[in-house]
Amino acid sequence: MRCKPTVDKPKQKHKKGLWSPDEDQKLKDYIITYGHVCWSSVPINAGLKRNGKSCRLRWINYLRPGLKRGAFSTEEDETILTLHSMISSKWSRIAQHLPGRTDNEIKNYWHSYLKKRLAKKAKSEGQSQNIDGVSSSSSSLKLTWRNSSLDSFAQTEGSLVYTDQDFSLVDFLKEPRKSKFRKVLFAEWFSLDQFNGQDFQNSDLSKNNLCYNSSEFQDAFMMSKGAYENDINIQGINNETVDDDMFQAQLKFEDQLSTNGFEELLYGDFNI
DNA sequence: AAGCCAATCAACCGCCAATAC
DNA sequence: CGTATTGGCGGTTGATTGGCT
Repeated sequence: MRCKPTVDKPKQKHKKGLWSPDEDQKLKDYIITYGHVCWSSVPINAGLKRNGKSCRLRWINYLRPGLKRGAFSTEEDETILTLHSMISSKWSRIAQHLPGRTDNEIKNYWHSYLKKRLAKKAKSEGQSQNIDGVSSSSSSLKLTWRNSSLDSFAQTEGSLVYTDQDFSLVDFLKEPRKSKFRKVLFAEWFSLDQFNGQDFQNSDLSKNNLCYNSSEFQDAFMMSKGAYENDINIQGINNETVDDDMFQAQLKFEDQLSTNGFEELLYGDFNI
């Protein structure tokens, strides 16, 4: 975990509080150019008076391309509610099934809106409970997969069969997934199409000799995809039905990229 | 217009697991 | 094997915003 010896690392007072546009720009520029092999070295090299954790958080929750901004859709609401009923407040796990949303965003949304909505619903169901005698706890586990996010959850989070009688999350909660998928630095922002095409390979972006050129991207993608498939195979799931949907969901961000300023970021920074 | 309150959201804090030394 | 360090996560805080009186 350690990036380099810290014996000579100067102890400096780290800045706290809101990030300025200038700090954002510095962090963005640095990570776009060099990536983030070691977060603790990012602020030093980027000329920021922040700690590595703060930089990481700012990048993940705000600056990272591919993030969705704005209101949650009904389908996203449904996904969060269902996943929360199954795995509770494992926000990072839930976020994996909502491309473009961060765990922090989902967590905030839960506390500010969904929790209250659920409480309201539980209250009204509590009244009807007296009539039909069904407990709210069991009814909350009667799951129906009504969208693709939940389909992928059912497929990728293990070979569990969610039924009223056979609902066990013990292994699931006990053993966090060791998938390498999330370690891929930039692959999650792009579909493979963008890196298969001549356009990218001929672009100034690739000529700039950045640390993530087309082939490296694909290598990283294929490696992590392989790792992911291994995970799935171990758990006895037919990966033919899993990988494509899962990876499409995780990687297809073109529609978001065009609306969140990433194009501007890319083209602006690299003068394409 | 001013004050109050609740909602929202960015960021921090503390803990833990993984890993390097 | 023990210790130090890092990255990641979930809980919490505090500043800001918007609505209401």
